Amino acid sequence: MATIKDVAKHAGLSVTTVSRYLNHHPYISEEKKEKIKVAMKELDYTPNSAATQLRSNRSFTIGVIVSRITNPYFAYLIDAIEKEVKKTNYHLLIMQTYDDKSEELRLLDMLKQKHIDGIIMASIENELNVIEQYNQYGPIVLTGDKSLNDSYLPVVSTDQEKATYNAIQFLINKGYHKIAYCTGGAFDNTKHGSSRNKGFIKALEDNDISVNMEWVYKNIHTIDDGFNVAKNIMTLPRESWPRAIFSGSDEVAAGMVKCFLENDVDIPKEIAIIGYDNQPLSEMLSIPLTTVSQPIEAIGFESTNLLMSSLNEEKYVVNQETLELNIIDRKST
Amino acid sequence: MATIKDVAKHAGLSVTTVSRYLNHHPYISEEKKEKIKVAMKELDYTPNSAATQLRSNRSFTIGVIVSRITNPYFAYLIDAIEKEVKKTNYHLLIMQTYDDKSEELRLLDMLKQKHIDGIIMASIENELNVIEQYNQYGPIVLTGDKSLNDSYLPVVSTDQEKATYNAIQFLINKGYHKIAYCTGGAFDNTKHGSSRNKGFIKALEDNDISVNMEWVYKNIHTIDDGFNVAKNIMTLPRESWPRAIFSGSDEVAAGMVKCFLENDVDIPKEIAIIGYDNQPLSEMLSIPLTTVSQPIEAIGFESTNLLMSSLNEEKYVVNQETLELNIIDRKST
DNA sequence: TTGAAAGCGCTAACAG
DNA sequence: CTGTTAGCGCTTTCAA
Repeated sequence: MATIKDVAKHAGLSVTTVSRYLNHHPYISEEKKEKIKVAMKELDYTPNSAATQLRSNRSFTIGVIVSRITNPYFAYLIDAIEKEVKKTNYHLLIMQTYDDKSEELRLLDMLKQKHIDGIIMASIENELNVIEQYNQYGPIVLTGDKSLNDSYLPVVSTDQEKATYNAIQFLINKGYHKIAYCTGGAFDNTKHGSSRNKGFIKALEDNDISVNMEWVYKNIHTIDDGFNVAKNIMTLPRESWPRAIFSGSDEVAAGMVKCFLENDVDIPKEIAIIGYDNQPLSEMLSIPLTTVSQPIEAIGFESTNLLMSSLNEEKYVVNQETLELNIIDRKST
Repeated sequence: MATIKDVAKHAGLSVTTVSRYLNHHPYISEEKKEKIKVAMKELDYTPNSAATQLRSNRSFTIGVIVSRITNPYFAYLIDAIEKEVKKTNYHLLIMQTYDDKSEELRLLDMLKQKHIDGIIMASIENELNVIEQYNQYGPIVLTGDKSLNDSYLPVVSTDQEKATYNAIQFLINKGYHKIAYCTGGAFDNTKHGSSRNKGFIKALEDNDISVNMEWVYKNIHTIDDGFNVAKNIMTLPRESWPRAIFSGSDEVAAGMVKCFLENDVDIPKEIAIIGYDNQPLSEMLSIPLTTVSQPIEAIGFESTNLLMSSLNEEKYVVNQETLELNIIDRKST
């Protein structure tokens, strides 16, 4: 492979001048520019990115951490981020944690190794103070619920508590008072992500309904999980069934729809279901899903621009108005 | 940031010894190993990846090129690849072309820049001879249809022609003789990916059925595209309707199912539909989809191992038996 | 407007 | 078993 030295020799110039050309410096005569261009072409020259990185101490790569790419929420978020990144001279490195804390740390280490210049965290496994440690190695943008605002790191946040509150209130307004609840996490306050739990509890309280722990399902993520929750509900005596189910994702909701329909349970007459994320599949189900839509495009846009500004040491103010969550009212409620 | 020099000084040793420790060389006394470990800890040392890359001429990163990550086929393929890559000391760089030829070249250029050591091409936009040019900069593994075997590059291939042939024959066996056909590409022989077209045509020929070009739809990719195809079919006089539709992806099929059901067309009584890919959504639809399943896990496994062997200059024989496509018979046919 | 030369942090002969 | 030293390809003073 040709190096900058070869190009310089071929053009009868110094490496400095060639380097200047590469970096669009001013003060090069048109004549030499032309010579360099020709030499590069003839030698089929491409700069070695490792050398550039080492010398300039920048990789022009940013990382995005997600838990898993097969989750459409993340796939579409990455897509939105990538579209923004493409407008710059940066590359995007996609990193999956598979919900694993130590894997997340391994990825944060890439910041320390100068492998990447900055990170967007679309999912978060470790405690905030652990992640904040890594800020010294490069800018980190957090993405998620409003509760992340506790951190001094820049955040693109949505109000999951309010959205969940609204979703539950929506069910109650429709006359459903016995409401089951599925969460991807635990049902306590220790974790970020408990915001949805708070919204759920608050909405019930405000309507003088007490939480029935028998109807609270934890660590529910997949279609299969949803299927099993539905199966579990059907083992309850009929009078102990909830009248509606809030599920933390459309996949979970889809699994429930499947199970209930297979057992001739009428949705929403016998049991109503509300999903989360407004994934493409949600409107394709036998019973199109009522669901909470997330502003994925906006999250991607804002987080990328926020990170880019940090990288360029500029100020950036997140446009909060674009980050609202809405209920999409379809047939399942 | 601490460098290897700092560590050496701190431990009272030479950089060589520290470098040896880093690279798990033999012949270091336990005593010094311990000293180095301590020094690294105290200085919070992490090797600079750019320097390692520059010196060793390896980035320990491989790239995978897909057209778009939001397509579940690719998302699951990436997932399968990543699971294999994780077992090695390589990173995975995911790259999207958005079906753009020049974007694909930009990504192949990263091989030239030594940004990545090798590439798995899960989607292919450019002509094979163009891609082969890049093989001089690092190993490239092709993924896709058997027709890729024309290339001298290593290939993990499935027999799309046979699978399509089987799918059409399956429809014919069920008594559907008037068959419409949706393809993501054009309906000619110039492109790779025409294999499915060949399978379609051959199956009809073998059953003495002639191709009706009125029922051939080109450049059909998305749910919306599928919806529009169905809408188009419904504008035909009833006697010119096809009795079944082969669609190039489950998303397209899903769009058609949606449109037909909204218009009270009975599936499969009035019109049958077969999808492709066996995506999670295919069994969740109102009418669970008959579809052709692709061996995604196996494709990911084989392509990663094939690339890794090239990288290590070892021989690897693809296990062809795991790469079969099957028809999943559900309710839409 | 141009060039010489000193490294960026690390690895790998080579020499002990 | 350990250390000296010469670069990998590029950018950036500094001097002309």
